[in-house]
Amino acid sequence: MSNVDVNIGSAARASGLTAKTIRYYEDIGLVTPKRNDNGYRAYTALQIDKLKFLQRARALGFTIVECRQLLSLYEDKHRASADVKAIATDKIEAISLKIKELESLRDSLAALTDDCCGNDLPDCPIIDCLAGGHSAN
Amino acid sequence: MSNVDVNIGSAARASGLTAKTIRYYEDIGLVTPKRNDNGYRAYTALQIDKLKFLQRARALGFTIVECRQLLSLYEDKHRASADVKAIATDKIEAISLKIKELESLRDSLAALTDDCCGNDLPDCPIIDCLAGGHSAN
DNA sequence: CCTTGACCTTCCAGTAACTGGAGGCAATAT
DNA sequence: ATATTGCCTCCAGTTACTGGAAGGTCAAGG
Repeated sequence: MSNVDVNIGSAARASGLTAKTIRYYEDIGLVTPKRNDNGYRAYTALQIDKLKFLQRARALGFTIVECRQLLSLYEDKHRASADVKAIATDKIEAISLKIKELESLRDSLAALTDDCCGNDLPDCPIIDCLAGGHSAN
Repeated sequence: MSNVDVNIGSAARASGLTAKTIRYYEDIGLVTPKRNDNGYRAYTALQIDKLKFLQRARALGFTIVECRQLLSLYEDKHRASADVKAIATDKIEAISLKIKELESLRDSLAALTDDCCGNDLPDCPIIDCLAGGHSAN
């Protein structure tokens, strides 16, 4: 039964997470392994799957809170796919909003750098803009 | 001379920052006002300008470290505009990279939600994908 | 048997940039 | 005189880890 359990190092290699991160996930109650007599963590195959699941979800930009929701849906045989889809759709909207903000930021900065000749003279429209249009000193 | 100095509340209103944030900026050595006899912070007009400068630079997505650099360039009469432009250009590249990452994330999620019919059945391609292609339970 | 090196443990601190709140003076308005 | 702001400091929390110190454990080689 438990002869397939693995140490945290193997769990890390199998999941693509670091041992540090896996311990952190235990701290916050995401995946809690049992312990061997020597105190070492022992991860079951199912727990490794959960760690992989978390690795993928985090890589997709889900927060820990969202991962917790997704993980409980993952474990729920009676989940409705609509519940999962709702989380993902919300995430897509949040990401799109963030992209728009960053694009706006980038455009503002690009407009400034376009105006700045970037030579060794102190006159700089970027600084002038940040200073609100009036001289720095 | 000092009759134009203002309290932190006025400084906050003038700069668009909160009093909390202004105190924080003092903690990290960005803008250090002198104190009145009662211990209240007293900001000069020049310091208000610096706070406004910081507000604008932060709104443009510069980090505190970058703001520190920009502020020292702001105060340097002999700065080369090329130095300022270099910081801004680096920032544009970093923002563009972040945008690309987010777009890639969003596309991955969108592909998943497109495949998910979002009904009250437990079959969910999003979960399946996060689980690495094999069933959850 | 002993040592070496890899692996594991816990705990503490730090990251970025604030934000919220408690407890307590100071200034102002009624 | 009192009530209401406004200001002060200090502590803790946020996100999701990461680094490091100090020390126990395990397997292999000499």
